[in-house]
Amino acid sequence: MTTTTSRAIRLGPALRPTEKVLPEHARAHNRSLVLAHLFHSGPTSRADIARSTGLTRVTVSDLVAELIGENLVAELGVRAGGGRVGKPATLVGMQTEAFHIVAVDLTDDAALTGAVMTLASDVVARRTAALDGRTGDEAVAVLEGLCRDLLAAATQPVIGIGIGSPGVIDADGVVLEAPNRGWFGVPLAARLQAALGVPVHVANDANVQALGEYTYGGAGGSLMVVTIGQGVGAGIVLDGALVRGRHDAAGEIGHVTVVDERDVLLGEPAPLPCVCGRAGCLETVLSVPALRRRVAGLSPEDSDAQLASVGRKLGLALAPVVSALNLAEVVLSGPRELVGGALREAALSTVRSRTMPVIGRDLEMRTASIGEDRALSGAAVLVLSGQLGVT
Amino acid sequence: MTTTTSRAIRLGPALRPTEKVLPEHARAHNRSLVLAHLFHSGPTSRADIARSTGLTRVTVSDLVAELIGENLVAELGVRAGGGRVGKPATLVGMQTEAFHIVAVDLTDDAALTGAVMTLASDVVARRTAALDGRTGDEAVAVLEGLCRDLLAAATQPVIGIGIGSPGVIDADGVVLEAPNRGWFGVPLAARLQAALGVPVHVANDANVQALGEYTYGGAGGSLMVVTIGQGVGAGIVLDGALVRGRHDAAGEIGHVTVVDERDVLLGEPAPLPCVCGRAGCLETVLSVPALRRRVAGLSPEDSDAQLASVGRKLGLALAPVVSALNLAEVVLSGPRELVGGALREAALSTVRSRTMPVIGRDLEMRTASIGEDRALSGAAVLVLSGQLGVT
DNA sequence: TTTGTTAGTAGAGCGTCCTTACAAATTCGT
DNA sequence: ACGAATTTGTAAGGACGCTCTACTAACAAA
Repeated sequence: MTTTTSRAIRLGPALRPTEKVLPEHARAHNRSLVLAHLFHSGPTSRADIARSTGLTRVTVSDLVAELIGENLVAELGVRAGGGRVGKPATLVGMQTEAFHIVAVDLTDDAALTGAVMTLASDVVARRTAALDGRTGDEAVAVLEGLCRDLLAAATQPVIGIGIGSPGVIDADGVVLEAPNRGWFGVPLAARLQAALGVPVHVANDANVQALGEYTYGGAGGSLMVVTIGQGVGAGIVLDGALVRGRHDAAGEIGHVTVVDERDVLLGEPAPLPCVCGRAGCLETVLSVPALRRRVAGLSPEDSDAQLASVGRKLGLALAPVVSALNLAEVVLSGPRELVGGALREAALSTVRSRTMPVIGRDLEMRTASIGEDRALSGAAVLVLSGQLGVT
Repeated sequence: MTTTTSRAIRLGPALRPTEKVLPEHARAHNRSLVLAHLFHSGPTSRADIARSTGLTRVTVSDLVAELIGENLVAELGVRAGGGRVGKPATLVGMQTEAFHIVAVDLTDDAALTGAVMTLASDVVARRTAALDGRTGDEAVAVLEGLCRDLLAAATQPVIGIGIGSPGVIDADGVVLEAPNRGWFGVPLAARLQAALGVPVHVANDANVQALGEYTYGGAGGSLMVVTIGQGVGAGIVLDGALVRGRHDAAGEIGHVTVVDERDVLLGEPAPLPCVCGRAGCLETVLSVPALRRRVAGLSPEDSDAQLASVGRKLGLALAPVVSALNLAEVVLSGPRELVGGALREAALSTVRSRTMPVIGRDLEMRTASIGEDRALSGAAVLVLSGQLGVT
């Protein structure tokens, strides 16, 4: 493995709003602006970048030269297709193949999955590691081993490692609590970074997915991802920024009560006990195990009716959130055969019927199947964002 | 290298995260940092500011000199109370009396209320203007007249006008829709600014109150204000930033359904028709008129029971929002005799019983009575934030 | 060939902050 | 009492970043 780069890449505007801003921060910001433009718009000319960012051509040339010097950007020859007056533009584009990112998804209780990806989130190699019930420091060791595997599998310099993990995780990558992994107050990012010598970024798995959807999903800057797996979680991006919440516990929507005694009085199923110690939580009806139990052995019609019933519960919980935040989009992330059909439709129509037309009308609700590379792409975005400032 | 996730740089007023950053923006940001420190911490020395902001003493001296030149800051003599080694510090403090802010609250359907305030939000003069049912351009004219009155009443230079208005309002102060005032797509801020020659900032009244609570309420950076008046609205501040939502309609929580047919089946009151055309909205039970009707002529005990019943409805709607955002604080803004007692307690206990302990335990729910100067203070914060970058 | 337009670069200039150095004023140690 | 240490605030010089102006290069249209 070569070193990541000769110079430490640290463009990410990792600045708290109450921190001072120096000229070099401004430059880093503008550099990220240029890179983000190339990332999203593909190869363009320096002049195009200047028009798009508002910077002068001179400054853009300077920034692009810097980026070329670090091999993040390359000249791609002269733009074809004449017909335009003036000197033809020299195209410059991001070198998405010149660096690699290591992305790891810890969502699954049984096995850690990871991949080596290009800067465009194309998978170059995959590795997995079985947890075999290990928790605490042993689980960290398994994770570190997987990361070493992946680093060894990378054929280009690795700019960083992105990890999506269940649990409550703060902005510095400290896992405050992840009961399923036995992690409480584990400075995961710092430990792995010290051990591996590569920048490491860790965030909640649902938050990571929300970042991925924000970057690759195409919708506006206000979205919520509901992850439906062993448990139920959520990640929220508002105005382009991840919501963290007071104690970094934003998105913990799995344990909102959606079934109570009133349901019993109306002849519906009673609230089920939840791992959190209470009963009737969203997770007791919406988690994948709960859904599978509910539809096991039923005919398609009955199954759909059951899924729709769960969808209505979800809609009940989502309606106030969608209203209060004026969300543009809710993404359901889970097995498509469970969440893609009647469940999604019932949830959407419930939200629409329980909110103002102006709120519900424009709301999109779509599915993103877990198990594909959405989670890994999100982890890659974590690195892109943290190391290069690209979102 | 630390591993924080990306966070948008906020360089003072009117800078979107995707815009270029020039050295002068950096300076404006640092200037605001100095001013904000003086605003929140009171008079201190230049060296203290340097330690607190991370800037050097040299730079702080320069910035302070600039602020003194604009009369926003003044030297206040040498710090008393010895006991500390070294040269005694010269205190500098914000000149809160040297400028005035005009704040206007349009929440009330009958009359506009406004005040001239110092930079510390102390009221210097008050004025009101009756609407007498006027809407549209005539209502704008009444508002403009009130602003002129207030400008004339100011005895110091006015740095700006802050207006909190019902309705959906975008970041540029365009009232997209305010049915009660008959405003649809009215560029209120721009029109008043052109007519009055003073910077004008307009925002939704609930959002304005949320800003005020964020600045003066003392709690953390994640709070929600629920305004309970003619209608029901909400404003949300997350990580120190106002949530706007996809179409600037964030906070429109008044028209979430909280009463439906199920309640009828359980022998509870049927959903009431709502002005929005649907039925059972939160506003149909929580608005001040609805509350007054509900408790009219009842004994204190019966009244409390009714208020608690409404509080539970509110709690039902708030629980998912509090969970999803990990809010630190919910502020109920309305007549204290209605929302301060049983209603608040029922809402809080409902939220607690329907969310994870870690979410509900630390949640604060308090009241802020409308009709006092909270709304006006919020409008003043709008100006402080917009003109001076102080929040 | 001339004119006009667009792309990209060079040099000078201005703004911003930092580092280093220094003067002033006070307390502490002996 | 008196120097040493400490703290505050300022001044000079330098590094960095962006812009403005001016220039060359390359093309289309007249």
